Amino acid sequence: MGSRGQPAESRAAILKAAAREFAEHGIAGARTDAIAREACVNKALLYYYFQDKETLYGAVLDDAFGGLKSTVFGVLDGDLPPRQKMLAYVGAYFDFIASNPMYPRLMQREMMRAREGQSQHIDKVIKNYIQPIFARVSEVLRQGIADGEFRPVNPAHFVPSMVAMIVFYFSSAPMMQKIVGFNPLTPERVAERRAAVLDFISAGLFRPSPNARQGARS
Amino acid sequence: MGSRGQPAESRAAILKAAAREFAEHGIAGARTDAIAREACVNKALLYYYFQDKETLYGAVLDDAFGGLKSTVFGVLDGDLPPRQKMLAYVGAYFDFIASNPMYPRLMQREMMRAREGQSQHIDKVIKNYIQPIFARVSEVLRQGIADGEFRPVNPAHFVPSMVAMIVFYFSSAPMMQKIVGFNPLTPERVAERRAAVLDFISAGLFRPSPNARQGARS
DNA sequence: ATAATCTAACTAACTGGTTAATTAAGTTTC
DNA sequence: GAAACTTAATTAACCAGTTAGTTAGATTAT
Repeated sequence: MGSRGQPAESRAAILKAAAREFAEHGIAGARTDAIAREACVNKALLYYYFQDKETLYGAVLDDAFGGLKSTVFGVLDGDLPPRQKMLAYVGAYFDFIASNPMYPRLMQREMMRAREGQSQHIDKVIKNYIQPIFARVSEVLRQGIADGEFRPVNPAHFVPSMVAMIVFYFSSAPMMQKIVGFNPLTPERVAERRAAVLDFISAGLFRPSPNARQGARS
Repeated sequence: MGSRGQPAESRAAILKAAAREFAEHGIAGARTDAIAREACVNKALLYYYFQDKETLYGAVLDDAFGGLKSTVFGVLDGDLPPRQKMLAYVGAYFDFIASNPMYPRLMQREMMRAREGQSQHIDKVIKNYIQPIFARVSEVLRQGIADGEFRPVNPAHFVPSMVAMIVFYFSSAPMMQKIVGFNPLTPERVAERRAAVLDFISAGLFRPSPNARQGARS
């Protein structure tokens, strides 16, 4: 005992376990004992690295939304034309959400806490991560519309629709599994979903070329 | 003091207050004192009518999902042709969700609790409400596909997509308000959303008539 | 080189506040 | 008198956060 593991590893283990616990039970339902147990660490170590439960939750959110932001900005800052950029953005968003089963629930929960005074982190999350993404995507939409490539959609409706298609599928996956009887999270199903989402975005956003129109999946 | 209100009214007041509290904070974050206070009732009365917090939560779920089921079955049991029936179903679903700000959050939360052993109510909710709706909608889809009116969509993907478009918009409304700066829940915005959802469903589900194709909204 | 010291990393055990739930003894209205 | 409540006190559990340490290994002093 004593200073066995690297401190960075312990901190990371705590963050990972906390993400799991918060995603599964929400901040009120999360148990610090459970986090410590899953991180194979004493509970007091949580308070050694993080001030309190709220601070730990904030660190988890920074981790998750920070990852999302840098992922999609990798695409949004590229110089693709609007069509390709939107498809690449949706694909990157989808892949990020699909890459970690914690993220959709974590984000879904935080979005539901956006009421006044419900979350002390929501303003930070919006200002640092969500608002910049939204602004950048809206700009791409505006440019595509100006170029005549996109239909004149309203970003305030279109952007949350895209997020809904992606996030809801994963956050409701456990329930869907009970309803339809198979696992919606197998690689095949996820790939299917990805194609369906991209197809929908295309159909709903791109001005149809005079000759062709691709079929609907979903 | 005494037996002032009708018992049915007190019970209903408790259920309504509980729905609010559970929707806002989740079952773990909900406070029984807060429920009693908001229902203008003594806390002991909660336990007079309901065994415990879990039972009360179960009653709230029965109330909400039961209302949804009878609403949409009013449409699904009618004898409209597939196209009209699907549009009427989506419209009824949308209107029900839009009618009460508690429902989207309540349902969203319950869907996220569908993990093994997380909720003792989920199996009942799925069996009594969601599964029957899903089965009936899938049947309509199958019929429309057989008739050649619908594209050959996969219900296991298409149904959750419809739900996502409806529920996510409302459950993330508080956050959207902070991002876009206006209230997404004004009657005008809600009507806009309703039209956008119906348009998307149409575009994604109906086989395009050879001559016309309506424009995209949202 | 090696003993003494320091410090970051970590733990076991406890504490105190919160909260669900119970109970007992009433009050009011039909 | 019975159903529909209230008041208020209480219990038991739970759980976030604290305290008072222990340990391993690096640093310094000799």
